[in-house]
Formats: sequence, structure tokens, C-alpha cells
Amino acid sequence: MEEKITIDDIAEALGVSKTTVSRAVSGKGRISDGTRSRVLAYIDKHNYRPNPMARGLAKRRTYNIAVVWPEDYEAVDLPFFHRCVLGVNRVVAEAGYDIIISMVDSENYTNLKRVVENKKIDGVILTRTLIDDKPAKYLKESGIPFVAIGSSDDPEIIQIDNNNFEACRELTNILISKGTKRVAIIGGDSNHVITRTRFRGFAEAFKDNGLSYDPELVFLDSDDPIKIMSIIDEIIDKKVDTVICMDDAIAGQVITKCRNEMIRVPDDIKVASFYNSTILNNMTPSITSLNFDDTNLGAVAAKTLMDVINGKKVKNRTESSYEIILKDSTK
Amino acid sequence: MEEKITIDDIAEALGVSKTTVSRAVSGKGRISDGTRSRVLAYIDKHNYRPNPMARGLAKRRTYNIAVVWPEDYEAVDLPFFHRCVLGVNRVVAEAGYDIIISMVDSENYTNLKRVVENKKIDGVILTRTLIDDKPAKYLKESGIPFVAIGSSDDPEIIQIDNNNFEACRELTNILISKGTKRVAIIGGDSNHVITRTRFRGFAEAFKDNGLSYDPELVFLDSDDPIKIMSIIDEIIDKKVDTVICMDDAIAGQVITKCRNEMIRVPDDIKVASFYNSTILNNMTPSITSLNFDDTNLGAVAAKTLMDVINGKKVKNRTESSYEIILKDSTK
DNA sequence: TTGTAGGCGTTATCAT
DNA sequence: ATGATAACGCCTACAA
Repeated sequence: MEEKITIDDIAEALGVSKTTVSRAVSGKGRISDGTRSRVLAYIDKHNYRPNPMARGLAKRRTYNIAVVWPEDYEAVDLPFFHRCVLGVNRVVAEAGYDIIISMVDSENYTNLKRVVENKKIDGVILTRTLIDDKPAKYLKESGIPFVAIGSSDDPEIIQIDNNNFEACRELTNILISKGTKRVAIIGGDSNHVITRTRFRGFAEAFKDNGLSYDPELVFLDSDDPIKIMSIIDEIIDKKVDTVICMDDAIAGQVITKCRNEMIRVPDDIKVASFYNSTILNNMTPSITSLNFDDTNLGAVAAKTLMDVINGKKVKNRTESSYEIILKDSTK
Repeated sequence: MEEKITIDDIAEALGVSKTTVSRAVSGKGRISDGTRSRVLAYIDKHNYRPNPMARGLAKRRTYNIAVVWPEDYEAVDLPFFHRCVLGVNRVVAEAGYDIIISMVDSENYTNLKRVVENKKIDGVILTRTLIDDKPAKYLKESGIPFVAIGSSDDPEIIQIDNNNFEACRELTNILISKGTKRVAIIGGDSNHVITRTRFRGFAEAFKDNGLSYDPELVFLDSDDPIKIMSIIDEIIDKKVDTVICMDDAIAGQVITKCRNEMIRVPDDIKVASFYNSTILNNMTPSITSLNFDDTNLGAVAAKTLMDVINGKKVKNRTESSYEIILKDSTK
């Protein structure tokens, strides 16, 4: 069970040099089929695994990447993160890599610095980027390979994102085409690139229709529940007929509030949200929303990072697709 | 910026041997204060960091631990996991360790096996244990240090857990003392140790009062929302006056359903839940629930694992405390 | 107190 | 096609 078998042991047992064994293992270099299979058979039988530290030392690689986990992720963000990491894991595992997590908040990224400076990783995946993102800036300066999930305002950063712009634009277009006139949008932190991108999509849809949106019906930086409550009051006052929510927690609150206030959805007001998440699973009415494939997003990010690490050229920006799921809330 | 400085460079620059430098860095071995501070000054100035792979090779340590992340964690579990990992991170970072995540589901733990067999980690933290848990069994056989967050049926496994038994017992006791007679309990997967432990606490509280619970009012394995709906119907039929929910998602559904059916909480039926989570933050009425310190749980688990790795003796079972937060739903 | 030399397990270089 | 040997960067008896 506990035999720590090394390349030397194999070499000795088989009467060959460790160079030969190494060749058989890596598949690189010329080696006869006979010896190769002999070595492989022995390896298989004795369940040999090359020591990653030794290999790392020799090849200057750790076979680990870091995935950055924002400490202040809220409940709504976690399922997204979970699915992303699932996708990342799937592809890096294939390449013999493992994932080190690095918890950071927007100001303090000591953890990230540690793993980078200590050379414990070969690359980094950022799972959220802010406007003027400090961790991103740091990584860029450090020269370590990294990619960002989500959009960045810095075009030099390699980014993989859901096509939030088109998604929000198309969603808004659909709602406008239903004949609604007063459309409100509620979103989170306007320092997040994602918030801005979605808002641009929202605005663009109005342009598409030769209209312009009402600035009074745009509510960004709406993170805390109490604030959202008052926004909803305001929306009702202003006779809004459609509200687009940038996350499902907001949408959930809107629905709940409407129910309490005896406002009918979708008859009095239509509601659309941005994720097709479990939070809204059992809502009545069912909520129209966008559906992104987060696992795929993670997988693509990971694949891209692997390419960067291996010195391949990659596209600077990749967008992942989406679906719009029309449900009762906008009927 | 990019100077890959090694212990040899320092030795040469300072005209000492690398042994001396090593001693200054590690703080071990006799060394004069003069040279030590000279070395340390140089290190500080040139921002030297020992290469962890080389150190790992020499000391047979990776300075990484694995935290196991169940792939099938649901939305309600993620905030718990997040807080746990936060706690783990805090203490392992202190010891120069990083966290590799290993995604497993109850049947397939290939990922975990990989990191263990490839010797990429020095220890493992399990964040959920099932009855007859396969990953736990595997780790035990592999001989690698590990601890489990949550309870296990195997007393040999080192476990760190919230005191779910006492918590559920005390909560039930309080509810019984309010004069309620027909108490129902709704819980998840009965293969999870946690579900059984809580149920034992529930049962014990009845014993404490010289009563016994009604088996017809015990609903375990209630994971999917549709099943829960019908359970709630049944509960109403059976004139239950109090319902204890083992997780907040269940509690949320109960409250919603009651509102829809015009059943008043707490007047017609009292509701208590198990976590003081954000899911229930904005519920009306506010929900009585237990409050566990998950971050501390993670921190204690990490501390314990560090001790095991360093060969210290540790307690086989540690329980973390809880609070009961009484709110409107059980008034 | 300080230094020398060998070892940790691989990969890479250069012979053979 | 195979092998000897030197890195890779750090730790640690053992010597001095």
C-alpha cells in the first residue's frame, strides 16, 4: 500500500537507466517499443506515480493553478462560482493540474500575492473583475499567465465572458417589442464591469428601436434589500410596466413585494431576471430569465489558461453564449 | 521584478555558505545574530522567497492541503462551504499552507484520489460525511492525515462538528415548553450523518419531557420541492402546531406555502429553522433559527489538521457551539 | 558558529 | 535506442 516507489527503483528492477524509464513515462524521446511496454507494465503493476514536486523542480512547473474566490461573494454568486469551478476542474484535471483557491477581496489580495510570489502556481483564473481591478493589475505586472472570467475594461487582459451585452440587449428588445413603454432596470454594484456591460446592452436595445430609456428608471448600486424595497416602491409610483433585474435575488424580492402589495405579475407589471437559478425555481409566476452555461464558461477559461501557460497564442476575448427563457412573468 | 533569486545567490553575494542562509531563513540551528540579520536584511531587500517545490522535495511536504467540495452541494450548502473555507484559509495561510480543492460526489472521488496518490497534498479536510462514506474510507486506508467537518459514524475518524445534537435538542425543548403538542420535523437525506444526528436531538428532547414524538410527523429525505409541498399539505391536514425545518430552503418553502394558503405564522403554526441564513433574511415573519459559526468550524478543523500533520496528538471529536435565535415565527 | 557534501525524484544534455 | 551526469533549489547530517 505505502510503497514510495521512485524512478530509480524501476530502473534498477528492470536493469535499465532512469533516463529510459523517464522516456517511457513521458512518451518523449526515442525508445524501443519493447522496453517501453516493459517499463509501462512494471509501472502499472506497481502503481508508480511520478513525484510532482521533483518534476516541478526540474521543469519549473507546479501543476497547480489558482482560482480566485472573492471573499465577499454573496449567496447568489456562489452557485455561479460553483459551476464555474466545476468546469475549470474538468479541463485542468485532464492536464494533470489541480486548483488552489485564493480568497481575495477587492482591496486585500494578500492571499493571491502569496501564491504568486511563492511560485505555488503556474497561472491564475480571476472569477470577477472590477473596474480598475487591483488583483488584475497586480497579476499583469507580475507577468504570471492569467485569464479573467467576466469582462475587464483593460483590453490587454485575456477575458472569457458570457455575452452579457447581447443578452441584455436581446432581452430588452423582446420586452420592448411586447409594447411596454416604461421599462426599469435594477442592478448591483456599478463598479462591477458586468453591471456596466449589461446596462450598455439595455441602452443599446432602446437605440435599436429608435427610443431612449428614462434615466429615472435606472437603479444601479442596489445591493442591500432595504434599498431594493424602496426602489420597488418608487417603481410602482412611477407606473413602470416592466422591470429587468440584474440578479435573481433582486427578482425574488420584486416578486415577493408585488405579491404583498397585491400587484399582479405580469398583468400590472412584467418582471425579467438574469439567471435561471434555483432561487427562482418555485416562484409563482415563473420568471423569464437568461440562462448562461457557467460550467462551460469555466471550462473555456481553463482551456485558455492552459494554452497561455503552454505558450500558445490565444484570443484576447472569448464570449460564451446564452439562452432567453420566456416564462409567465412577461406573458 | 522578475529576478528568480536562489539561496545560492544569496550565499555568494554575502560570502557565506548556503547552509548559513538556510539557517537564517528557517531560524533553526545555531547562527550568530550578526550574520543572521545580515542575511535577513539581504533577503528582505531582494524579496527572496524559498522555492516551495525544492523545499517540498527535500522535506517531503507539499505545503498544500485539500478541501473536499461535494459536487452536488446545493445552493443552501454553498454559503456554509464558503464560510468554512474562509476559516480554513485563515489558519492554514498562517502556517504557509495553501488549499487545493477537490471536487467529489459520493460515488466518484477520482479527483481526491488523484491529489492523494500524486502526493500533491499533506492532508485533507472533508466537508461532509455520509453514512458509510467512501471518500472517508479511502482516506483512512491511504493513511494520509485528514479530518472531517461534520459527524461520522466511525469514531476513529477525527471530526469537528457543530453540536447539532444539542442544538436540535434544545430547540425542540424550547418549542415543547411553549405548550405545543404536535411537532413535525422535516429534514433532508437520511444518509447524511447530520440528518440523523439532528433527528436524535429531536427525539431526545421528547424524552427529556417524558413524551414521545409521533413517527407520522417525521419527514426525512425531503429534498425536492414538490415532495416538500405535499408534506406541507399533510402537515396541515394533521393539525401540526409546530414544524422544525432542517434547512432554510425548506423553511422558506413552508413560509411561502403558508402565506399562499392563508395559514398564519405563528398563530396557526410555528416554524423554526436551522440556519440563520440570508435566504430567510427578509421573510415575514422573521424565522426562529439556530446560528452556527461556520467560519470558526473551518478554522478549528484546519488547526486540528495542521496538528495531525505535525504529529501532534489531537482529540478525536471536537464540537463547536451554537446560538438559538428566537424570532417572530415561534412567538 | 560556519561550511561541505549528499540527498530529495525528475528532466535535460550530451555521449555512446 | 540507451545511459551517465548534471541541473533544479533546498535541507541536513556531519565536519571543521
